[in-house]
Amino acid sequence: MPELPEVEVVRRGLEKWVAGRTVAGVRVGHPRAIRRHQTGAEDFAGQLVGRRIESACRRGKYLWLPLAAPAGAEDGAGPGEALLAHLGMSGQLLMQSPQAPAELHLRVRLSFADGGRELRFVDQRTFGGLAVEAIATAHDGTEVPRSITHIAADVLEPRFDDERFFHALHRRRTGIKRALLDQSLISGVGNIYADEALWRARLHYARPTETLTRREVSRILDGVRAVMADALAAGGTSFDSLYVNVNGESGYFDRSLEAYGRTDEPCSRCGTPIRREAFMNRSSYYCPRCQPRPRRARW
DNA sequence: GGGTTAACCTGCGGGC
DNA sequence: TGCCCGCAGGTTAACC
Repeated sequence: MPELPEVEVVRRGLEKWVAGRTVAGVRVGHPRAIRRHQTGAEDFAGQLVGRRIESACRRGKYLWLPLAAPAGAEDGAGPGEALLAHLGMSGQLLMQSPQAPAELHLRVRLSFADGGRELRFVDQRTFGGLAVEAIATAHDGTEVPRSITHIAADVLEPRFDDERFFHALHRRRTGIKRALLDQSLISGVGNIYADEALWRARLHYARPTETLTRREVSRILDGVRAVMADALAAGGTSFDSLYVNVNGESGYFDRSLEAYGRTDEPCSRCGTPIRREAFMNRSSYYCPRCQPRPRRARW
């Protein structure tokens, strides 16, 4: 499932393959894929055709491609617009030859004026999507697409403030895993890397956030940063063909997971079987010895 | 207003 | 063989 490292792999691919190119055509194959673009498919295409993509940006699990001002408009007149993308759980952004046969779950395709590889949004479960949005200023002063101004900085951003995160956790009345999955507190962390970071920090997922010490929060952030850096170096995590980079290739970090998906396998630190528990309509994996359940637990 | 839950969606695997 | 059910999970609307 695409979390920050997987999305960053895709961003790097897009930066290489689409920056500087001008959109020539847009085909929307499934309206749900652009449901966040509230003015519909025709307007979506109209706002993209003829626009040059400037670069590829990311915050947490969101990607966006800033667009140069339309031909005839005065450059730098406003904050501009961007093509925003979220991969959801099964979304892929692929660079494909225009002649390549359509993928089974092809939802949107963008062709370019140079006639080279086109950009395809493929999404089996249609939880992801694309939209053209105005750029706005987030609470921390960062320029991002309008609908994601509530998304917090991710741990790979220099502006992520560890001390502010510690205080935010102390204001909350919830469990640490819920907090790690809350994209308005810390972005980019999903179910897999939350479990991996907590395993590295030796903390149980139901630990009440207001009881965490500075040292423990520091261990969690170290865990998040380390697991994401390792996953990025491995090209991301994939369990099947659902997550791939822009060339359709899978990462191999799933071989390095210590907790996630390893029910009944021995913990690599202490040998205790990893446990799986239902949590928020999904699963949590942890070592019951290294990550003992707190006396007071918050789910 | 903060915390929590359910719904959205498709494919796959296990059980019967 | 084929049907049904549970599971995978990021985000958000709706609820408490």
